[in-house]
Amino acid sequence: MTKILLVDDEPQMIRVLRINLLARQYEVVSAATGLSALESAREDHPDIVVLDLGLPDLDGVEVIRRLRRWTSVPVIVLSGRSDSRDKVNALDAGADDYVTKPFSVDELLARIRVVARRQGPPQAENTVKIGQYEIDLVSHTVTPGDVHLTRTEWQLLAVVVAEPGILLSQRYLLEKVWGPTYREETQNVRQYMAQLRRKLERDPTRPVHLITEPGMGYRFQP
Amino acid sequence: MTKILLVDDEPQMIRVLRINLLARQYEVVSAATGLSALESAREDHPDIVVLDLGLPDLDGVEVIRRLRRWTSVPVIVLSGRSDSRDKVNALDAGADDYVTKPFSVDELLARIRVVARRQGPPQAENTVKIGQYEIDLVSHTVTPGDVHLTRTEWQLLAVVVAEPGILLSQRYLLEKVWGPTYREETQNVRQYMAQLRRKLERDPTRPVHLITEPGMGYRFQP
DNA sequence: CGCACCCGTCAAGGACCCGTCAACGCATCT
DNA sequence: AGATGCGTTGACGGGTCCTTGACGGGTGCG
Repeated sequence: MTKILLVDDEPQMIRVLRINLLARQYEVVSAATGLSALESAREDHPDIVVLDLGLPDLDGVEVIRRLRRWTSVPVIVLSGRSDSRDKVNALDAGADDYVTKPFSVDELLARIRVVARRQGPPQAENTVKIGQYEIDLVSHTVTPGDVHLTRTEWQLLAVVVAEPGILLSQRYLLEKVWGPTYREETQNVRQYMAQLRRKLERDPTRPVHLITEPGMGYRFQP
Repeated sequence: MTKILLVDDEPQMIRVLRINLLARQYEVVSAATGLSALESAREDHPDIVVLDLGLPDLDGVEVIRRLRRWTSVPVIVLSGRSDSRDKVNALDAGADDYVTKPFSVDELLARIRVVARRQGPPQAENTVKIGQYEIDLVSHTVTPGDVHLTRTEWQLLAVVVAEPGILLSQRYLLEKVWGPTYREETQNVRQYMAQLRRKLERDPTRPVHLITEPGMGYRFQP
């Protein structure tokens, strides 16, 4: 779930945006001052920051600069000032987008979707999707949980999905999973690739994600 | 150097933007219609696309959709329409930013810097371009992926494109791909060169990139 | 004008690679 | 001790891809 940090000193603006975001399944935290915004960014680890530039304590651009010292979290700026110099200052300070008030909530939501889309689905680093299954490589769980993968199957799967789309030779897979001494035992790869397909592919005879490149190796297609 | 594709049907707009971008060390290509924009995106591989929505042939949003079928190149939309529904449509279709005309050139440049900054320094690619196809020799992938190359085809292609523009004798190719014992089997080269042409060249009977030098050998023309 | 040479194309045989099934050894648990 | 699950190894059938041969057209040269 994507977590959004709202920063604005007007409670009403926070309220409106919070309601709209919650309705769209975002998680929301908020701050009313620049300093509390920086603190919240450190502690809550938001995926996106929506920042009003008119804050009582710190200049909005200064907030962006301090954020950028340690994080690259996307920042969407809200501002009543439409002068191009203000926009350029904020964008060059590290903001990812600049929306002038008054603005349409739909537009802001669309721009939030843009940065969310760019980051990929949340926590995508650890999970991978094969057909109907969602596979978490760190907790070693498959949902729905009607399949069970053995240790070797997990290892092979982890190596394969680590580099999606690119070709992996059998020797590479053998070295990564079984160790350098097994470089010629290609049957192991065939055996376990077939098992992974039987367990994960919808039609194991016509694999869509675990693809064989004859004479070259295997490829994981997300 | 960051390459930018400008898409607008007004020559004057192209001119102004081109001058400003060139002055800031960007590389610039341009297109006046949606179809030519799509073609340029395929062939020139821009790092950023600046797209006016009011094109004579295709709807601008449709251009974004077609781009998104095969590339995630950042798209900054220019449009005279400021209605939030238009913005939402374009952004949800895959645009990364939406700037309404009239706009400040400084602002557009700042927004270009934002997406350029996000992409980081332009990455060195070990890919080669043949016609509409982009070929990655290390991951063994072709984009768009509607062609499939076999092992020998990959090997021959790798040897050929390794030395672009210079003449390669059949004996050289045979020794590199098939090994020193096959030095006289020139039919292999003919066979596979023809297959590569059939799969990669737009008109296999009139090859543009995989060129035959009668009596001497073959030459790869980028 | 005719021939020789080279290249592109098609077809067919065969080799190779991959997927599958089965058996065996080994460890763990009951 | 028996049972179960997993890893490993061998053998076999089928399909893909490589190889090889033959043929026709184009070009250059005599």
